[in-house]
Amino acid sequence: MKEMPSNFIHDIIDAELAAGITTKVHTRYPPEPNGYLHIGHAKAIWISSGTAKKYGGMFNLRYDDTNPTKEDEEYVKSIYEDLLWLGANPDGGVFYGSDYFDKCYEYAIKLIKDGEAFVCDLTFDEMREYRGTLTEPGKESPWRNRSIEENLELFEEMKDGKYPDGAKTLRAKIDMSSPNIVMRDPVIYRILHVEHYRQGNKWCIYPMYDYAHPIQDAIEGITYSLCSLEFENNRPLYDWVCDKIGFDPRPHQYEFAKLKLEHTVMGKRYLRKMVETNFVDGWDDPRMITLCGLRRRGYTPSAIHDFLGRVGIAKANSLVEIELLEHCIREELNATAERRIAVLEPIKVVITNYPEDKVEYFAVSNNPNDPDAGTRDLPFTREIYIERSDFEEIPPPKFFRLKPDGEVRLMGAYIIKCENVIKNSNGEITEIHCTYDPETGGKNPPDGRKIKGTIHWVSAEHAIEADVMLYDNLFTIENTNDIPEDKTYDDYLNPDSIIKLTGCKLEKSLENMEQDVRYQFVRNGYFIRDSKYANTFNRIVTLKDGYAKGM
RNA sequence: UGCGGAAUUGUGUAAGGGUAGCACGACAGACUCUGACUCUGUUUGUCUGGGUUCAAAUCCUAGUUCCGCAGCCA
Repeated sequence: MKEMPSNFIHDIIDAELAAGITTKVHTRYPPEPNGYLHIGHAKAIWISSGTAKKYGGMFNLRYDDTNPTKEDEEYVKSIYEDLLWLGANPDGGVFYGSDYFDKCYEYAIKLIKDGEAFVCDLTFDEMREYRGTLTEPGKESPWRNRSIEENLELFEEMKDGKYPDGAKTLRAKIDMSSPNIVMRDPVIYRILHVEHYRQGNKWCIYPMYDYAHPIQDAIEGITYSLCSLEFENNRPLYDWVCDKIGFDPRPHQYEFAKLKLEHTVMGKRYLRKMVETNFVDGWDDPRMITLCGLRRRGYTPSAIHDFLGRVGIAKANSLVEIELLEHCIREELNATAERRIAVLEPIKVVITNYPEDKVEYFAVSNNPNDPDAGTRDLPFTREIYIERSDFEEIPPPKFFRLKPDGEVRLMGAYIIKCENVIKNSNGEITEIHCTYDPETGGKNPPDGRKIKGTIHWVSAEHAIEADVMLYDNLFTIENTNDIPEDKTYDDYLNPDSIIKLTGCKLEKSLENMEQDVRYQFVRNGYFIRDSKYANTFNRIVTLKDGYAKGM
């Protein structure tokens, strides 16, 4: 992974290092295992892991699994895989927030003993009422001044399962009139008689994020706890917990703006809904912005990192254009991916002056940008297929491809000239008859004439036929990041996001193409083999120019 | 009229008193065995009003707009 560019967080770290406030950089990525990672998460991972790497520090993965109602082992596994795929090796270790439940409980007792926390009997609705509003202060809970002994006893009873869900909470005793609502005696423990996917039924009380998170960070020796902007209001509580428990040294939280991408659905609930309703093929459907979806589509970790580096890190909310992401993968694949030919909408061309039983082989570069990629031999025969859109009977101005009486280069092979157009009774073109110039096989014409157009082709005899699925757009959503309340995702789906093409003609070498190998086809798109759809391909990048349609 | 953040070209991001830079996109041209790629060029920007200063995106001041916060979610 390339070292990440400097940003405002690094400015802070540099200053603290210089001032001796910090001596090491230890970061963490704390996902809740309740969904698959998407490109937005990749940014957070990259910021934390990249920052640690840049300063020679460590990076932890910690599953933030303090709410047993939402979490699942499936997600734990996928998160780990995606993290490794990204190259964000958790060299500081892999941890589970739930493994600190004993510690959290112990510290809660300390807080109670110090008079910093109390057991509250307010119901959910009462608590909301007592909390006040954005503009009015809250009221103190009537249970706020219980004795330490009573609080201790009640809290233990909560732990022992004497109370039903919601009957009591443990709250931090801070300030009900704080202008920051987060500080109005926040709940730090709730009762949840729910089995935890790792802890089983050991607990029926679970710590809240705001309370557990600083503890987890402190225990792991995290120095820079980097998170997204929406936690800015929670930072005072983070600091309060660290102060009251007395961690020294203690972690500090810094916030950055999340990644938002045009036309994409990032919300976990929408992604999950699309999976659960079988609207998509799974979390790794190539149209999904999930990391596994991007991976299946042909995105590479390096392209994603390149993208994140270009987007940068700041505190201003922003919406990044999708073109930038596409540029990054296009740039990489253009340099690295091997080309193969596929004719998506074939039309037959008969080379009338070419012998019927003759086969010639032309060596074609696997990657014009990389001589080391070598060549492969393409068979050339009397009958070939070209892209229907590479022929125009009535060509527009500056049309450089095949047209009546016109010449065009067959890539790697001969220059051919269109002599005749064969139509059926409906007036549809069924065949194009051409002649070839024998002097031009793989080389320029001896008379020096310039042929401007070059098109791709496959031998009819040697081609394999396949149906091709194009995921034209990664992004199934119109120009919005969040779906309004009264809409569902289907209201926003782009109907063109999947294009099914039947009867495409592919070059033979694609027949036994290995899984997970990327190919870039020669025309205007990059295609990958999709391991789930046998014999189909995904177009992962398309150019703006609607003119060039083949590959 | 609470609190916390933010505002630089179409988009994203730099510059922290001294020529507003870079990237993507768009447009124009060159090149080309694909019109792709590559190369060259072009346009557009400091939220607003005041102030300090030889000099302000940067400092001061007053506004404006946008985002987040009222889960026993994270």
